[in-house]
Amino acid sequence: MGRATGPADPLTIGELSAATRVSIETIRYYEREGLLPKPSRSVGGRRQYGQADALKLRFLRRCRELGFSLLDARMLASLADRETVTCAEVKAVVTRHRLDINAKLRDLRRLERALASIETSCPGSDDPRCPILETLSKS
Amino acid sequence: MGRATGPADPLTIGELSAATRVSIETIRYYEREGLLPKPSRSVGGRRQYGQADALKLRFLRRCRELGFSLLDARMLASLADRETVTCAEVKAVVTRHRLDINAKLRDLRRLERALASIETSCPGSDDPRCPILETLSKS
DNA sequence: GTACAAGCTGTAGTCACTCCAGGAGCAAGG
DNA sequence: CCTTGCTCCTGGAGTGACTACAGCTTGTAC
Repeated sequence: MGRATGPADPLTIGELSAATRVSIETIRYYEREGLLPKPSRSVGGRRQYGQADALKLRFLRRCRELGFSLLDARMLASLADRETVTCAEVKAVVTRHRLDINAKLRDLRRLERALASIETSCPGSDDPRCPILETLSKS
Repeated sequence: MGRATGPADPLTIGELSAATRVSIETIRYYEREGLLPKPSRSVGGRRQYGQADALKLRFLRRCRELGFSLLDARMLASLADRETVTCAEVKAVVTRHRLDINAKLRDLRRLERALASIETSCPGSDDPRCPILETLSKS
């Protein structure tokens, strides 16, 4: 028997924040956005969290650390919650994200080369005629 | 003697947009933000631009293409306008930006490796037990 | 005269938070 | 009981660099 789902030792939002390394503001933001379920409240109106919330929040944090958008994180979380998920669905999200990252990497590498090039063209002296500005003004 | 500064054949905002490949909305946005000077207006209230505006706008576009923030672009543009600019000032902006890009590159490469790793851990089959989700849920 | 294109202003939306202001609750010490 | 100081609450505004839209006016070609 015992209680149905209620957590034995509820966490305050500050404790949850410390336990998951997600800021209090972000936790409330995720709640507003529906990524975290609305927790129960204490008599004084404070949020009370359980271990399931901590797990889900850590899941979300890891998704964000891997650069997934909140939309993707939401999708991955809902896949993780479902019974009927398949590897293929999950992998598709990851693959698309990795391809996006690769595209960004290509762009940044191109940028870095261009910046290094104009940088070496400039002596960095007291001269008021700067080849960098001339490049940017050109055409 | 001739006119002082007025352009002989003013450009409409649409023509300026076509000539610089900067969208009309962005041109008006730059004006609001003070990156472009407020242009004179026709009798009917439409913006009238000259060649100097086109040059400045192209300058801004090139800065953006190189990934500079609008704040940096503003600084570079004001340096380009000044008489007393030195190469060293300009180069400092570029160097800092390139270092930022390098930091982002490192982060993205780390991300890419992590994503590739969890991706290969997943067979992408019909199996509902997905190693990717298990990684994301772990501790 | 009548379409239709182009331009105008002002506002809201994007993403994922972050940072207030202004108040209320809560625990410990005196 | 009272104060001090911490934590928490809500609601709203700000970030960067646009982009999109509504509702209107102006200009132009036929």
